[in-house]
Amino acid sequence: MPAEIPKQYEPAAAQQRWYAEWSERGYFDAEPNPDRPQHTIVIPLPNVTGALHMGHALNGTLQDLITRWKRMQGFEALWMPGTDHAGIATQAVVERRMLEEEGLTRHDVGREALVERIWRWKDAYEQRILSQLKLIGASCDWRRTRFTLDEMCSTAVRRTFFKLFGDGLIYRGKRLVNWDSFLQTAVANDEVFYEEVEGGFWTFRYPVVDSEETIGFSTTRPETMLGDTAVCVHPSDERYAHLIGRSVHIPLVDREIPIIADALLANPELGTGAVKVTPAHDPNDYACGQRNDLPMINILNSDGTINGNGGTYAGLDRYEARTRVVAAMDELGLFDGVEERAIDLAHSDRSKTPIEPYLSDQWFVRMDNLAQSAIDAVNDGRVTFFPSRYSKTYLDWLGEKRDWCVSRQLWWGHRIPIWYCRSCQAEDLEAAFAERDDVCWHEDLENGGWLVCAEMDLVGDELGEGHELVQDEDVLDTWFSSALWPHSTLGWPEATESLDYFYPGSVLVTSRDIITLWVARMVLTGLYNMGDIPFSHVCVHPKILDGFGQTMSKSKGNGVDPMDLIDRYGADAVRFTIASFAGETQDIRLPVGYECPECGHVTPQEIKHQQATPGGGEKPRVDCGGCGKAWQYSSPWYEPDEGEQVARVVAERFETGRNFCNKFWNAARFAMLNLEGYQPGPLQVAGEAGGLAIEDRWILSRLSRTASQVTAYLDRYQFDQATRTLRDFTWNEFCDWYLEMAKPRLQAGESDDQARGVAQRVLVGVLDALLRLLAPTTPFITEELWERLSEWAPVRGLTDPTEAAESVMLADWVALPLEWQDQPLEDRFERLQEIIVAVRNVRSTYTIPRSTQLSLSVRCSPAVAEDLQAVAGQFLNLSNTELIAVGSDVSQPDGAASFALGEADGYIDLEGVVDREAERARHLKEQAKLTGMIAGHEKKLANESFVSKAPAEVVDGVRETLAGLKEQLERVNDIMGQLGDA
RNA sequence: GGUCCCUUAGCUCAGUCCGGUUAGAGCGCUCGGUUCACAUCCGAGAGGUCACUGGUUCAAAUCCAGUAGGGACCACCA
Repeated sequence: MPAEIPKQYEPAAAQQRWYAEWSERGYFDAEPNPDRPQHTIVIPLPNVTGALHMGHALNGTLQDLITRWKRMQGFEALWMPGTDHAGIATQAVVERRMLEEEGLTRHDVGREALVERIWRWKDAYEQRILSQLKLIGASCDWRRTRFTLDEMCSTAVRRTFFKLFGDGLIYRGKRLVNWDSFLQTAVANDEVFYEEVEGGFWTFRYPVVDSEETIGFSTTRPETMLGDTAVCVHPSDERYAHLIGRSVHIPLVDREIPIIADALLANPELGTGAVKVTPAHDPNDYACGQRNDLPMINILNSDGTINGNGGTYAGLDRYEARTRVVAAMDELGLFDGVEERAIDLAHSDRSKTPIEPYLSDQWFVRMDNLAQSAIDAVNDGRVTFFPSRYSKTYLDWLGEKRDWCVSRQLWWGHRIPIWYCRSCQAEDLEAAFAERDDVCWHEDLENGGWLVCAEMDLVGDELGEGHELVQDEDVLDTWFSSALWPHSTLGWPEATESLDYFYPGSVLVTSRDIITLWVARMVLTGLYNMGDIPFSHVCVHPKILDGFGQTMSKSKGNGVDPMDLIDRYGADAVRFTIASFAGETQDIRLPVGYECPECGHVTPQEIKHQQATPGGGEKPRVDCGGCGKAWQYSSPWYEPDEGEQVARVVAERFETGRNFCNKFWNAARFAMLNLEGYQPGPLQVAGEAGGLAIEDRWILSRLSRTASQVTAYLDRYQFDQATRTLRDFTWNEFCDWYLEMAKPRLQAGESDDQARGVAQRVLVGVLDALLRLLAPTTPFITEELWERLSEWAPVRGLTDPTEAAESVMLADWVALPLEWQDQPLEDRFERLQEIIVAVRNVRSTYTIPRSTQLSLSVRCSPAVAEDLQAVAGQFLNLSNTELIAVGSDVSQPDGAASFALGEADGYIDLEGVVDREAERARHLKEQAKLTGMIAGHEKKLANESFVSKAPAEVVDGVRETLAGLKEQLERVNDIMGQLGDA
């Protein structure tokens, strides 16, 4: 006797048990298998800087869903896991901690020690984030877990850089970076914040060479005059037309610079219309300098003081220099005043000091051909975006073909495999490396000497006495290594079996913000290294926002922790809910609330909660809408007091998933409580001869349709539709109708063994299919039920019963005969449902308790009558109503409640109970509605141009509908007539 | 500044690509229910000028143009 099934599903126990079981049995592992097609997904590698957030949970759920589904479809499905070293973010986190906890900067500990610390950090966080992924059920092949800095990935990075260098696609160039002169480091754009500071808008003049004229210009940073290399006016500005091509003199540094025309830089409406150009210290000026081939003069040292190019100002702090420059110009009579002005100034998020645009040496990858190859891959359909509109983002960005700056001034990352040799000659290199195919070199045209690129580290004295090789200090952009992810993780450049089998991948699942940074670069490096695209589909899913439409983040205090949700609702519920979010829109709003630690009530979060700070006084609290108590809550601005119970952030929308799981659990439980004596056997679905009841054939028709639809939706990555379809079938059709209708047969006991056996076989078959359809979305509960069902019904199946697979993960995906989809049957069934609903409606209207049996007569056509008689028992079963008369000659009894449907009128004898006025009111309302609709349709048909221009089938459709409506109205009128006048 | 997206019931969203019966769901709300699967449940019900303006069309939530509000990405902010 199989174990008794508990009334409630216990997610925590099932999750723990099954995840361990699956891993041990190796179900997640994928191996090259020539007998099967392959399906490959590589994970959008999470950073090792933090914990799993909602974005990861969504992203991971979808990839797992697809992987599990493909596995069931017979694919050798690989989901490749791993993490990203996330250069800037990780180094910044570790540096910040070091500074806060020990007061140390990276210069204090040195490169090696800092990198060592970051590795330790990485080990801890990698573990954390991967184990969180496991908690949501991720079926990754963990044996293959990669990290962008591990040996395999590093080898790929080296080879790629070497190849690019050898192909002449790597070059050294100048670029303006955001320079933090306090920390003496470059900072990324997203580490820059803007803050208004009081500043000035100074106006000066430069004397025009060989002329009495001067030309006026304004600036917010007078000290940059030391680095000016041009003055620029708009080409159409008549005031200055005669000066274009002449020169001005910068008295401060005694230099002559040209007056140029550039429509993009100069704005005649602003200031004097002329502008000074400092290419080395301003992004726009830099661009202008590039366009006009201007020299670039760097005037700053890395600590923010003026360097030798600043002449007499050398050594001064830039702000001191600013004052002196203004004074000097004033003395020369070239200062025309200053206007005080608030300046929106870039600041470093780390040191909170102003950023200086700073010209520095960087490495670039030439993008023209690489970008074009990636553009072609999308244009010719080798790579397809779902939804398709995102291909525009991709194509537009690649179309700019901007060269990719791949160097970063950091210590955490892949060190650039370039060595400089200042002293050696071509012969020295030839002598040392001619035999090696992993070393190549170019002359360093800019600085003299040679640039040597090598796949393996070179040692300093490799060239022999007197020639030193010095490696570049910088590391590569994080995206350089993640761009290789789809092939580096499979072993490239080694020609591994896995690479051969699993590449190219199938689908990349990601959110839209990294389409350019990551997706585009994977495509182009894939094409460059592998000669093939990395994946054929890109599935772009929505972003999850809070209830106010803001992105969720820790720094806003609106982030929901997926681990909390799993705790509270179960992993399947979270997955199911998340999947139901994932449609084709851009954003999903997820209102959050604070969960009362005592009564569990969830109080909606308001903006004031997000923004509240203690302000020196008591910590803010949220009043529980349930028990009224006030609790502290987690906030980005402060820590709750020690020992306080804290209201955590949760999202009630996940109840949808939990309720669904509960419903499904109980449906399965019911089935299993009724499987005693189950015997497997094939079902003959088509025709009436198979011994199947109408509800059996109906549910099988619906099941077949549901399976087709779900498959079609998943094929298009429409997870929301697939989930909805499954929910509707399970709840509204299987539970609400089928199970209820099967009850009499299932509970018939010995008396009707044959009918009971058929019902059991259908029930088992549908449940089995449903478990399989739901398994990719809710793997734990389905596995738990699969095991239990196998105890009752080890051999099962709708057409050809066989031994059930030992795990639902190994079962085949559901594909049922399309012939089972029987539209006329479904229509007939729908008619029965309508009548039953109408009866329930009457019962509800008169508040007649369920225990009171009603009598129903139905006036209808002989065909409908036949159907009704076939299920007469169901009226008793579903609504405690006896069907006493049915047919075309049935007439309305006196004192009856009645209803009129499209093809049937129903009368329920309520002598003594019926309220004639209430009946009249109900029917009047119905009458008015019908009359209105009839009028609408008649108007349409009366419209000459509708009848002549609309397609014939549309016109016919309207005629048909109109006829039906008229018939129904007639019935309502009949009923009202018989009600008599009040 | 460029690009993309959103605005439908109190809330969160389907439906819009491909125009055509009476615009749907979940939650919430109202009424009624301890029927031996499930109160995380069952039954019934109320609730919508489909953001606004104009256009195309026999016909517009759906197509086009514009307006307003919101969001995202990219570029930029002498």
